[in-house]
Amino acid sequence: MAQYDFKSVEKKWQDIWDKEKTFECTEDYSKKKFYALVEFPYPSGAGMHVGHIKAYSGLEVVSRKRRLEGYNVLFPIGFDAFGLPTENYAIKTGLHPRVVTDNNIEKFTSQLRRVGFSFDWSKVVDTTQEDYYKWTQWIFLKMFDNGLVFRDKTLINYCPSCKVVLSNEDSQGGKCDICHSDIVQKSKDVWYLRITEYADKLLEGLKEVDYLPNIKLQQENWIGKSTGAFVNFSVNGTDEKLKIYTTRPDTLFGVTFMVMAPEHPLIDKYASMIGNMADVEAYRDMCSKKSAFERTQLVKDKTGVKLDGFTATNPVNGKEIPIYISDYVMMGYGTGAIMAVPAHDQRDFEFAKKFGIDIIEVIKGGDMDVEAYTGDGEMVNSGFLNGLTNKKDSIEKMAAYLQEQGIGEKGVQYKMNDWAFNRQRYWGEPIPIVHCPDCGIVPVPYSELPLRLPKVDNFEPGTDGESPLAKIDSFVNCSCPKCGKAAKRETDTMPQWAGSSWYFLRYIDPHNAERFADSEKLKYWMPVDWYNGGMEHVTRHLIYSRFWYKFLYDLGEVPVSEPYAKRTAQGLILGPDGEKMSKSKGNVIDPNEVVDQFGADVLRAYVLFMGDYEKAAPWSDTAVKGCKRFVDRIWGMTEIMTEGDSYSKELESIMHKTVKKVTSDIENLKYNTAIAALMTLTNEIYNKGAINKAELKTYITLLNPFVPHVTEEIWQVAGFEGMLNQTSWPTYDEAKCVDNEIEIAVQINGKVREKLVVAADADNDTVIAAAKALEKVAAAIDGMTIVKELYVKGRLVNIVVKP
RNA sequence: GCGGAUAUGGCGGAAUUGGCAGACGCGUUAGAUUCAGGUUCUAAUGGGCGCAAGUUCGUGCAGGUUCAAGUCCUGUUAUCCGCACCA
Repeated sequence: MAQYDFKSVEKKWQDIWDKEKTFECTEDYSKKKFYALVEFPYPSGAGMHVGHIKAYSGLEVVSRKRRLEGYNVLFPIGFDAFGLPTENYAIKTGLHPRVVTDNNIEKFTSQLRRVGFSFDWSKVVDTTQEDYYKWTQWIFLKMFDNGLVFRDKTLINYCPSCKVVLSNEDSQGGKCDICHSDIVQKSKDVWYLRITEYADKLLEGLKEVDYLPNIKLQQENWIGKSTGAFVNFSVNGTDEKLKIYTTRPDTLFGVTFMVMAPEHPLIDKYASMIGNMADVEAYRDMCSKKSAFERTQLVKDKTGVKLDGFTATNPVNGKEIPIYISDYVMMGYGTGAIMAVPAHDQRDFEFAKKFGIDIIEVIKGGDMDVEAYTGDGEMVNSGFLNGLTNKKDSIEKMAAYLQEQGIGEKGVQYKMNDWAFNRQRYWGEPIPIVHCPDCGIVPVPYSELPLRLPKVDNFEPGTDGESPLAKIDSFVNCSCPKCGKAAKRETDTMPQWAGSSWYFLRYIDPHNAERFADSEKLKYWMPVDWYNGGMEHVTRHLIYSRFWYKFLYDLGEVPVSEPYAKRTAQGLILGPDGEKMSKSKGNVIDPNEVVDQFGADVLRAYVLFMGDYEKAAPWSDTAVKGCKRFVDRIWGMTEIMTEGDSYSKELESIMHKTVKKVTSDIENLKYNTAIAALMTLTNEIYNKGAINKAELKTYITLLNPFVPHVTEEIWQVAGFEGMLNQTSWPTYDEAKCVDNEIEIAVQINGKVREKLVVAADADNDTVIAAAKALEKVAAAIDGMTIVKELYVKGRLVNIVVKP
């Protein structure tokens, strides 16, 4: 077989597509549209990873298929280029982050082009360009105007190594998301976005979108809605109320103590009343020094300090109860204080056991000597709730009572926290805020956007968590937009999540200087029809971007309430050793080398064929060769083509079946079985030894989304008109997909004993009679009693016999 | 600890949703082509027993439902991922 020269052929078609602007979408709004979105890459210095190729190949195939189906397709790409790795690399090498970013983007672009992705290259977006981040800042200011931005002095997660403040999301497990060193707690002024305001909308919106079920579930868990009640306990000897949040107000009669977070503000307010403030301080000190490891590993060992002379009263029975501080209660959730019901909460139970506090059972059914009982049961020791057996009833009754007595109210809490929205770094969007000694916090006027990131040589982080921008006097010093007096600019920048929270809107109209995107265009293109990306982004990025989008929707700036109609996620490509690819393990596969050795078509086919698209699968250097053979065999069709304008008898059925299978598999992320079916068809064609023009046309059209270069070349060699990517997707005839005659299995007592060829539409009796007439079957049932005989249409016959 | 997922040949993975387990590919073996290596082609390829026709065992493990179970039910083990004192 003639060898196929992939190097020149692939280059040739990439140049043609580029020159002809083949994959640019049109602004013809009468056409049906399809917006396919893939997560834009962070252009790191390491270049692309085969994982990127897999992530983009899925919707690449769908996009090419949609174009053949007559859709106006928007399949864009861009770069999420602000961020720490670039800045750190810049500091290390002395190059400016702008230069590093431009170099990396160039590298990524050439790599992406070599793979032949059908991106619309006229719509590339780069989050670090002024005309892009102008609108990131614009959205921030809109949020500011609408009360969604606030500043709060609070304990923050600070990474001493990166010298940055981190959100809870970025510092999970007490480790910095970027450098993995231990986080310390530090008090600082922080900018927040009030994402909790949108918690309910984000939850509700999930009902109307088509996300994979596990993606929805992860988002629900992340938002973490719980319903319960707020209850006010009076603090003895003061007018103060200690407010707590509980999901089980019905257990209020079982409260025997209360616990506050060590940082709870009431402690300082009433320090003079607390007899053992020294112990309290010592405990607080100990908590702040606890390492993340201790906190996570020693979960079971409760610690705490009882506050002397500081007690509360249980509002439902008037009993005086002690107050403790303990680090198992966190300031960040609920009100930072809890009512403890040791009989029915395991943490409270352990604490009570350790400190010798009373345990009062209020729900029957458990053993108070062993553990807390969290199940359902009859209410006891609970005054007016006694005798109720339904949890919902007792909660309702108690909630009504609290309301009536003015001591509490129903409430809702979310695990999701407000979004800490600043970083002390250079390579990010400047936050458009001015601090004026007279006017306070003043937003930069919209007319002054973009607030440019100053071009400087020294962008190393300041000491003590100050932003590098703080050292640049020409940036910091300004006049107040409101009163004109000397003022100082905010020097923190936005987190990396900012630019990626709305990029899909900019793709629609990337060069618009008047608006983030034209309203008419938004109306036509939104929502994104299909968004694919990594599983690791389905909580943070996906929630943040839905939040920004829903905010813009509430302002009337965008047309539909949810940005992404459908979301899927691809599985990782592991190294050949089955481990996650990483530079340190030396198991990284460079897509460039694969393209050099085998060609882009082979790489594309392999990343989709290697396994279930949604699951992780290890790379195999030898298995790639299978795809290389496949592509060569496709090319080999040029040597066995014959004339003919309709399918041959031998191939007719399999042609229709393959069209059907490939058509539906592509829609269901089953790229691996789609390619398997195409391989089977290829084998059939070679068995026959010839392929006529009609068959060839269908064959290469089906293959085109997967291996666009070789199929386009065959199209031309075979002398078809125009370009293959401008033809139409093949159709199939359902009637031609079914065979007239089928082979079925004949089972005796569930075991296959014979095969039988029958007419597809044969009835039960005919088939069973034919089965029984088979020599082997007749022998097996001879002298036996037939208990049961059945025919599953098109599948098998089973004859159940006994002696 | 909680939540989610997964478990099928030597390997990656299929299996019309309860109907012939192992599609497709890799690898391996034998043969052909070749000076040779590579490429390509043909055939075989889950394990056991058997020269063979066959036969038997087989989808992490133990039970169960069914004419029929990789698929459903009960229990159990292992691995991976996410969250982790959320009141």
